[in-house]
Amino acid sequence: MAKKHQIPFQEVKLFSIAMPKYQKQTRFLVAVDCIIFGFDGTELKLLLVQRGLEPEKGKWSLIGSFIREEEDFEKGANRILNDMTGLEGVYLEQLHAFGKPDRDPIERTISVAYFALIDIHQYERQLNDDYHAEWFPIKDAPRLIFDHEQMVEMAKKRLRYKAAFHPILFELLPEKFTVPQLQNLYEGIFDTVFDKRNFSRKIQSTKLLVKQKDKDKENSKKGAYYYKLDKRRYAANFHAFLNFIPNPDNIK
Amino acid sequence: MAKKHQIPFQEVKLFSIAMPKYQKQTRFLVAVDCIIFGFDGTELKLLLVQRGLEPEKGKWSLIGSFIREEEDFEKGANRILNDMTGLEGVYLEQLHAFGKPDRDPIERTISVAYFALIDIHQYERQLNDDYHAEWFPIKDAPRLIFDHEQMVEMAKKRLRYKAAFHPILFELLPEKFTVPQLQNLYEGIFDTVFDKRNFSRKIQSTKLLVKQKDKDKENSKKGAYYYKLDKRRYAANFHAFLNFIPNPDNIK
DNA sequence: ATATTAAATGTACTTTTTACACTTATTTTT
DNA sequence: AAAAATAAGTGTAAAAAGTACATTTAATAT
Repeated sequence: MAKKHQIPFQEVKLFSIAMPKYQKQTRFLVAVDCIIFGFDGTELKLLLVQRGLEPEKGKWSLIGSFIREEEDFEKGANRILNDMTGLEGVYLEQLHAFGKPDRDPIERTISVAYFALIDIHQYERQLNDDYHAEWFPIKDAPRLIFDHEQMVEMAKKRLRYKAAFHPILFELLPEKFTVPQLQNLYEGIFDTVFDKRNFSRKIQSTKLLVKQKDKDKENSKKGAYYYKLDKRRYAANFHAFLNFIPNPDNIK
Repeated sequence: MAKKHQIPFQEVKLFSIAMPKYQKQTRFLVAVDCIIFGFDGTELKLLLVQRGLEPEKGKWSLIGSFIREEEDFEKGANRILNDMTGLEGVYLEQLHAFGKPDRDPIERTISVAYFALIDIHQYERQLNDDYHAEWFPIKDAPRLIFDHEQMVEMAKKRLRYKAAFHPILFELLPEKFTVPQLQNLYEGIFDTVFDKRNFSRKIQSTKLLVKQKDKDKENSKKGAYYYKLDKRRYAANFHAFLNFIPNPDNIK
C-alpha cells in the first residue's frame, strides 16, 4: 500500500512514452513553511506551533506542510494559513526555497518558505486551537526545529527591507489604528526611534490615511485619533517607493 | 535497475524507524534553472540553450538541470553555470521557486530559479560550445519552453529593482569600463535616458570608481577614461542604498 | 585648416529631509 | 477644585539632495 504510493503516478507515462532522461532522477519531498507575523499594537509577534510528529515532536516549529500533488506553493501556503487561522485573503509572499540536503534529518525535504502578515485581532476572532499554536514576541521566541530560525531571520530582513519602501506594514494593523501605534510598529521593526513630527508628516504625505472622528482612549489620557487606510490608494500605490525610513542604509 | 533508482535511499530509514507521516507523501522532481544575464557594452543579453531532450527538443530554454541527491540549490546552480560558461565566482542569487503542477508537461517538476550576472568578455574567453548556447539581446529573445519566459520577466524586474538601489550592475561589466558604457547599461535596463552630468555626478559620489590613466578609443574620437571598480568599497557598500535612479517609482 | 564627434564639466533652482520645543486635551492626584 | 502628570498634536528654519540645463575639450576625419 505504502509501496504503491511510493511510485509516482507519472512514472506510468514515463514507461509508455520514451522519456529516458527523466527516469533516472531522484524525487524529493517538498514542503511549504509559513512565517506568520502579527502585531498586537505594541510588539511584533510570530505564530508558532508545537510539532505534532517525530522527529522533534513537541518542539516549536513554523507552520508547514508537505505539498500535495495537485496544489502549487501559493495554494499550499494558503491552505496551511487557512487551517491555522481561519483567515483568507492574507498577505502572503514567497520568501525563499531552502534546500540543504540535511535540513530535515529524516529525509531530504525541500522547503519553500512564505511569509504572511496578519491583523492579530482578526486572528483572535477566527482562532482554531486544534494546533497548539501560540504567538511569541519576535524578540523572545523559543528555539525552533531544523533551519526554521534561519527562515525567520530571513523573513525579518525581508520585512524590514520592504517596509522601508512600501506601505506593507498596514497589513499588520487592524482596520482602525492611530499614528502613535503605527510609529510604534515601525520603531519595533527597525529597532530604533523616529522623531514623531517627522514621522507623522511623512506618513501623512503618502495620503494613505483617512482620519476618523473618534479617538483611541486606551493608551493615553488625551486620546489619539483613529485612522483608516485608504484602500483604493493603497492598492494603487503599493509598488511606489515611499522612503519611509530616514537612513535606509544598512538595512540589507 | 531503474526501479531500484526509483526508491529513495532514505526510505530504508523510514521503514526501520517508525515515521508514519513521511511515508505517504508524494515526492517530486526538483530542478534549478538559471537566468544568465550578460552585457556586451551596448545591450543586455540572455544566455539560452537549445534543449537537448524531449519534450520540446530543439526549442530554446533557460539553462537548467535536475538537482542531485547530495547538492543544494546553490551548488546545483553553480555546477550548471560552470558547465556552461567555465566561470566560477559568478554573481548568483535565488529568484523564486516555481511550482505549478503542470509547468512541465511530462512530470511535475519544481524549479528553483537563479539569476546570474556575468561579464560577457570573461565568458568569451572560457566558452564551452558543447551545449549550443547562444546570447540573445533581451529585447529580441526567442520563445522559451514551459514557464521560462515568466522566469525571465521576473528576473528582469528583480534586476531593475536591485539596480535602483545597489551597485549590482558592476557585475556585468569588464574590469575596465567607461562612464558612458555604464550609463548605457543603466539606460538599457531602465529603458530610459539620463542626463549625463547628473548621472556622472551620482556615480562618482558613490566613490566606487577608480579613474585609470588610459582611455577607451573604440567608441569615440576623444576617447573616454577607463575606470575600475574599487572592490573593497564595493564589498563594503553593496548593501547600502545608493538611489541610482531619479524616480524609482513604478519599478515594482 | 576645418568639420565632426562624443566626453567632460558647473551652477542656480527646487524639493526633500532633518533637527528641534511648546501647547493641548484629558485623567489622576491632592 | 486645583495641580500634576501623561501622551498627542503641531511648525519652522537650515541642510542636503535632486534636477534642469549649455559650453568647452580632445581627438579623428575631411
